[in-house]
Amino acid sequence: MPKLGMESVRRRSLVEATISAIHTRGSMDVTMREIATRAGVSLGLAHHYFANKDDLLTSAMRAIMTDYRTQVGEALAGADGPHERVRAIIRASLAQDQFNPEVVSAWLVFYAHAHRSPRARRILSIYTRRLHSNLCHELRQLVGERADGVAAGLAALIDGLYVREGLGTARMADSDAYRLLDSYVSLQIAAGPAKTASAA
Amino acid sequence: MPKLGMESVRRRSLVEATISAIHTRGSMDVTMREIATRAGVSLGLAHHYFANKDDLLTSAMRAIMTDYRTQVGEALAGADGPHERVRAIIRASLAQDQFNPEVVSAWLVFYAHAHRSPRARRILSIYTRRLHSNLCHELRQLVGERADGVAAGLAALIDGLYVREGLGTARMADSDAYRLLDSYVSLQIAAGPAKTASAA
DNA sequence: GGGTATATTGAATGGGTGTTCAATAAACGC
DNA sequence: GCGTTTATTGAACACCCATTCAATATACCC
Repeated sequence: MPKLGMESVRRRSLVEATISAIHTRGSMDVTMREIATRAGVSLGLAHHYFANKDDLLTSAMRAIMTDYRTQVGEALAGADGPHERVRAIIRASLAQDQFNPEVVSAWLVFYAHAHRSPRARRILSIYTRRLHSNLCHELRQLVGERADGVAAGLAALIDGLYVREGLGTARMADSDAYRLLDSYVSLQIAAGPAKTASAA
Repeated sequence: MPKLGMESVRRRSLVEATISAIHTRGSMDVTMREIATRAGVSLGLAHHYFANKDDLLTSAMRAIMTDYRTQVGEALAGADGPHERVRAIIRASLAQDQFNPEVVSAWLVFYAHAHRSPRARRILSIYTRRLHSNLCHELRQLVGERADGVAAGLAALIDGLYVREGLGTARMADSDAYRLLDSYVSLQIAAGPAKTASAA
């Protein structure tokens, strides 16, 4: 009983199912069959809409990154001044939708997947660059020429907190994570734009 | 032509082959056959010495962590005073043997593997706790009650740098990584032991 | 030197995987 | 109403994986 225009619905629900499957399994071993079942469609249909598993995986990757970007954009919209804008990026990174074991697991999967899939690697590096340039733009007004190093540190700090969140053990409350990141930025600002004793 | 006492030799070489296989493939998909071939033995023999794949994987995990612990121990031996001791831990974490894409890939594999294998999870959490308590012990003398938060931040920062190193894209020089971590600690020390505007 | 333990292999087993394909059924265009 | 397109399925295919097992050959023990 084919209703027309199912393609977009199916694609969306398959992508969601992929993320959800990675979520609850908490690992990279996601099978096409599991995804299809979870999306409520047959295995064949999943392959009808997505040529490869890689195709589906990268689509899910794009979806998560789009979510993140949207969230950053919204947070940025209501933020005035460079320091507040950096804080907005931090807050968006730690928002409930992003900073939970499930989504973080998905990120780790993509990181790992990027090793094999050139497409995934390209997508991921776009994200990395965008985050870095976002941070740099604001930080330059706060710490001058040290912006590059501070941005690298902040990005690494966020990634590290993500890993620890994904690991499940030794998790910390969102508020603690926020304080940690915020204090990092504040300290760097307080240290001034001088290059001595700086990062990178 | 069985020479006796091969067990220890084979075990060692299989563990090395495992790490090396993970290295060059840069991912979690390591097959028993690939490991066996790389170690120069038959697939059957690999299963003769290691009951499970999990067994072999966790052994490799233990090996890498032992390496790391040894390196930290050695660095710690020649360090005087809490600040120097923290620096020693940082240096050990960034030493060539540890901080390269291959070894980092292995770490990521183990992180992922820990999701499924309770044994792996236990081993990993032991490592996490030990690093944290090591750092805390030194940091308490430097930043007082903020030690916990600073240690968490430093550990996350190290993990984040590892992830980025493992990712391959956007890598940074060891010296830059060191400067980044060192400045983090220095800034936290300079900020004093007060709890206001601190981390955690 | 016969028996036992060790070292080692190659082949089989059973299961799970991604992917392909032919077949069916309903909606649409004309 | 008929052909084309879309939606959907279930079965089939070929492959690779971890694991098991029977078989062989060498060293050690007494």
